[in-house]
Order: sequence, then C-alpha cells, then structure tokens
Amino acid sequence: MKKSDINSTEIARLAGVSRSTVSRVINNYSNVPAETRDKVLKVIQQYNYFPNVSAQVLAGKRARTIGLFLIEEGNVSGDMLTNMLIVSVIEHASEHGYYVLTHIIRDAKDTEMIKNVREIFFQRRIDGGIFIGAAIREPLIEELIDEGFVIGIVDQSLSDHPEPNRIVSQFNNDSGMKQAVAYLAGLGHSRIGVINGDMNRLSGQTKYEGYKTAMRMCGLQVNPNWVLDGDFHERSGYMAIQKLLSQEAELPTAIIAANDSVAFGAIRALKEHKLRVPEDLSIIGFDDHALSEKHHPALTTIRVDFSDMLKRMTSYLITKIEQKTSDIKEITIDCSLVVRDSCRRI
Amino acid sequence: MKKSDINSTEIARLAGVSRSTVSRVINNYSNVPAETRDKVLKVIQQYNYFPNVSAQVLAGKRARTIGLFLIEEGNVSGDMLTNMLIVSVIEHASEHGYYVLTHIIRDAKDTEMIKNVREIFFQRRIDGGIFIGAAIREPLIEELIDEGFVIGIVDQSLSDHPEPNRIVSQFNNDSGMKQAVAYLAGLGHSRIGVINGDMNRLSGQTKYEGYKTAMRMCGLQVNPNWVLDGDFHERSGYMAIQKLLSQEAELPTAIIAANDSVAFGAIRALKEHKLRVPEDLSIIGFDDHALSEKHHPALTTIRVDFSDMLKRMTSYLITKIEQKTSDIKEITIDCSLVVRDSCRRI
DNA sequence: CTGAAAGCGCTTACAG
DNA sequence: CTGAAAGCGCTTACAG
Repeated sequence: MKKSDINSTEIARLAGVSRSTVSRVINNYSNVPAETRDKVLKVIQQYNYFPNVSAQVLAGKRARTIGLFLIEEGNVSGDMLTNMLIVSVIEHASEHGYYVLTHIIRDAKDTEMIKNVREIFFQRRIDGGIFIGAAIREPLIEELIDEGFVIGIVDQSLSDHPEPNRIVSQFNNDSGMKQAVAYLAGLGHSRIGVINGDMNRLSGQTKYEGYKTAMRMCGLQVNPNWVLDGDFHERSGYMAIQKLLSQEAELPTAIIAANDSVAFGAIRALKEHKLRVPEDLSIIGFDDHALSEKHHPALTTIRVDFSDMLKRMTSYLITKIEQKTSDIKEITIDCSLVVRDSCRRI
Repeated sequence: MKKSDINSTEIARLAGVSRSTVSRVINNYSNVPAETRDKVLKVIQQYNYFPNVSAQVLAGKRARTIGLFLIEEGNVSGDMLTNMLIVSVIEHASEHGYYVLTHIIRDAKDTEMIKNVREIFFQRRIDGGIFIGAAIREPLIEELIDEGFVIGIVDQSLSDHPEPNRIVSQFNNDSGMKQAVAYLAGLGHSRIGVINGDMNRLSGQTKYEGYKTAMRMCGLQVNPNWVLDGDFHERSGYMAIQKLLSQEAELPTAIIAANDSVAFGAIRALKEHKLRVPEDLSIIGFDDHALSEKHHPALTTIRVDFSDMLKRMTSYLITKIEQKTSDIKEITIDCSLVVRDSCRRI
C-alpha cells in the first residue's frame, strides 16, 4: 500500500485507538493524555500520514488556502513588480500555514472570467481572496463581499458603510505627490507637468488629486496642456510625450509620471526627440521599480513598499478568516522620495 | 440565504428532481433528457450554484489543481524570469480548467520544507505538480514519483527506467553551446572561456559539457584558467571575473556565461576594471533575459523559450493526470543564437 | 431515464 | 479520557 493511500481508520487500527482519537490528536485537542498522543503520533509519522484535506474541509475545517487575483489587461509576464507581489503573498501566507491559489484576470468584465472567479469562491476552494489591479468598485468584488467572503483589495479605500469582511490598502499617494512637487519646486521648477495613471483605479485618481493639491500648496499653476493621459504602462508614458511634443505649446521643465514604467516610456520618447533628461527636462517617477536605480539616467522617484503592503494585507486577511473579527481594516502605507539623477536644479 | 450556501439538495428540490439527477446534469451525463437538463440548469444558473469542490474530490473527482514548486535559494522576488514562469503555468493550466497552487521552496533540504511539500501532495490538494529549479535527482521529488504522483520536472532528463508518472523537460544546451562557440570562433576567437552555472543542476552540467564538446569540434583548447565557477546568479558572474582578473594569467578574448544574469555580473565586474565589452573582451550569455536587449552593451545570447517549455509541460502534465496515459514524456526545446553588441570580430 | 442508498475521509457533539 | 454515530456535500453503481 502506498503511503499516500493510508487514512485515519488505518492509523486508528495501527495505533489501537478509535478514529475519534486520531482526529483529536491531529487537531491538538487538550483532552488526550500524552501517552496516547505519542502513540498515535508515532504511527502517523511512521506511515507518513496526512489527513485528506477535502474530507477536513467538508467536515467543517478551513481550506487554509487564499486566492490571489491579479487583474492585468496587458501581459503580466514581463514585469518584475508583479512577481514581487505574487511572491510576497505566497511567502507571508506560508508563514501562517496557508497556501495560495493564484489566478490571472485578463479582463474583469468578461463574463467567462467572472464566472471563473466566482466559481473559485463558491466551490469553497479558498477561504478568502486578495485582488490586485482592480478598478474602483468592481462589481464582481462587491458581489463577493456581499456574499460574505473575506476579501482584501489593494489600491482601494473603505466605503461609507464598510463591511466587516472587506480589507483595503493603499499608498499615501497624496503625500507622495506632495513630496515630488515640493522637491521639484525646491529645485526651482514652476512649470511642472504630470502623466496620469489609469483613472479607473483609485491610485490614478489620488495621484492626480495629490498633484493638484500639491501644486496649489506650492503656489504653482497647473497648465492643462501639461496634464497628460496615461495608464500606468510604459507605452502610455511614451505616447504622452509624443503628444506633448506634437502640440506647439510651451514645454514644462519637469514632469511627474504616475509610476516608473510610465517614466521610462517618457524618457524613451524624449531621447528619440534628442531631449536629454535631466538637462532639458526633469522627470520624476513613482514606485521605485527595481529597474529605476539601473536606468539611464537613474530615476528619481517616490518609493513605495509593495512587499510590506502585501505582507500586512495577507496577514490581516488570514486573521480575519480565522477569527472572524469585525474590526475594520484599512492599510495605508507611506511613500518617500528617492533622489537620483533624473531631476536638475534650474 | 446566501447564494453561496446553496447545495445540491436545494437545487434538486427547486428543480423537482433528485440529487442524482442534479449531479448528472453537472457532470454532463448523456442519459439526461434535454428538457430535464434545461430545467435543472436554469435553477443552477438562477441560484448561482457551484458544487462544493471538497465534496466532489472526496467523492472521487479530481481537484483540478496543480502545484507549482519553485526552488530558489536566493530571493525570487527580483527576477522577471520567475514571473514569466509562474504566469506561463497559471495561464496554460487555466486553459485546461485547472488552478495553480504556487509554492516557494527556499531550501530543498530543510525538513520542515520537505514536510510542507509532501503535505500538499498527500493531503490531495493537488492532482500533480511541476518543479522548477531542482537539483539533479532531488530525493523529495523521487519520493513523490515513487508514491505515484504525476510530476513534471523542468531541467531534468529521464532516468534509465522512467516511471510513467514522470515528465521532464530541458533545453538543448548542447546545441546552444555549439552555436555560441561556433559564432565566436567565426569571429576569430580562439581563447574562449566559460563561467559555469550551478553544477548541481542538469543545465549546469550540460552547458559545461556542451562547451567542452563544441571547443573540441572547433579545434580549440580549453584553458582550465578560463573555466570559472558560477551558480546562475548575477553575483557569481561578478565574482568569477574578479577572480579571473586577480590571477596573473593570460586573459581569454571571449567568455560564455551560463546565463544572462551571470553575463550581467561579469560585465559589471569588467567595467569596474575599466575593461570594455566587446572591445577588450567579448561576452555571450544564455536565456535571452528580458533585460538583455536593453543592456549596455546589448547582450549577444542564446535564446531559449521558457514560456513554450512551461506551456508544453503544463499541458502534458494535465493530459497525464486526466488520461493516466503511460507514454513517456520528455520535452526538449531548441535554442537559437541572438546576435547583438557584446561580441566583436578579432 | 431516474431515485434511493452507499461511500468518500474527515470532525465533533454526545454519551459514558 | 474515549468510542460510536451523525453529518459535511458530493458521485455513482444499482435497481427499476
């Protein structure tokens, strides 16, 4: 008989006890004398027995699995940031004895996709889930929360009547933008533009709002020609600069990009037009992507700790799953300016 | 009642049939008349019912989940290659209706770790697993194969008596090395060194063997001073060059690195010593890492299609899980030279 | 074509 | 402290 075919009845027989007792030992019940416990444990060890998880779940235990849902319209494969997010969740879940089922959502509006995700929850494959990359108020997610599933959402704020099973997290983008604008203003810049992120995402909105507020606080004018559309991807930064240079208007002296990828794209476009960074134009990013340090020029940016965020998110999620605590959880992580070579004093 | 609390008894009652019939509809039995099927399906749709997967598995169905085990001693987080591997498996599994439970193994020798992995299989959480980054003949993996679990191993060859539940894949490193050496020889190089990968891994060995064979075929001498140790990580390439330059011996004119990360490290060390690539030394990598194209100088390398490999691995694994076919599967993927700027004619 | 029933491998009140 | 028994929600041979 393969070790993997052993079940609790067999263990009980070999240890000379009932299945109830085997179960009590496995689940660490206090009312089992040390002697009995040891005897059972020895057989379990010897036969390499692990209780069938489906049977355990069916009998009322938790699956000890959480879902990680990455909403990425483009190709996820290329980005090392994504990898860090996945690994963060897996490793921190593992510390709590949980496993992670990762799922990629190419299109959050696709009915087939929605059905798929719903299935994972309703089938009881997972005890809860974390969503990354969701738009503000995604119907699918709202439905899952209504159903009572424990859900963590990255880059989201709490609603007015927050449900006890909703956990949200975001960076303090407002503060990040203030640091960026203040830094540029300190270098003598007053013509500061911005390339926005995806405005369907909370961070897209809060970053833009933060930019406007910070400009006002520094007594600077926002020039509508310098507010450029983007979507957090490299290509959108490239396109934004193309558009900026094609319009005959005056150029800004500095631009803040919604994230580092966008900044990379912007710099690529500037290079093609023989504009140097920072000599002709200062650029500041957001995230502190792993590549930013190695970039030419090394990118000045607002650092953000994704790993810490995911760690806390994962930890809160599991706590909520296990204790069913009803205290609301909202995670906000601070950002900090990292000065490198992509901005100059004027 | 929450939708998520509905079960097959409830569906049966609402549709006016027995649970047996509900189950037959769900499992697409042919002996259910269209009318009955539609009636049941309508109720299932309406109540958003999904069968409890634990109950299904316990009753004998598959979990439709595969495990993905990444063995990485260092920090996985940084690498975009890892991300591509994870995403490849998830997406291809998804096409077959399978889910992926990803697990990171920091130390394949740690007993706690081993117990953890074993647990995932023995608990019947997954129907099979894929291992990436394993050493040649990892005891844990061999045990799992002995137990009858369906296992796919990347960078591994078939044993002499291959079990029907073992699937292996590797790149044609021999051919890759031949292309690299032949290309350099064609540029006039005869003093060609190598920085090896991890010799505990199959690819570490086959690459080195391929190098030696190719040198012989080109009528070139292997100078032991130019055979440098490494481990596939960037730092080892850096260290290898440091060591090479510290010894008073003659330098090679070209070096082949076990992979692109190693090549990056080597170039970094050369730069620190004011040696230019390719003017002073030609470097050729392996993998065609996403960063190689953007590197300065753009890296000449041997391209390898990880995505294709994982796609086929995932697909074979699932086929084997479902059909229990016993035909042996061994995947070998070809490599191709990509010429960029890191090698010069001499 | 369809239902009643056994069985999958656990957990946990219940009774002693 | 411990065992017998019910129950978790399915699937599937069996009988009709």
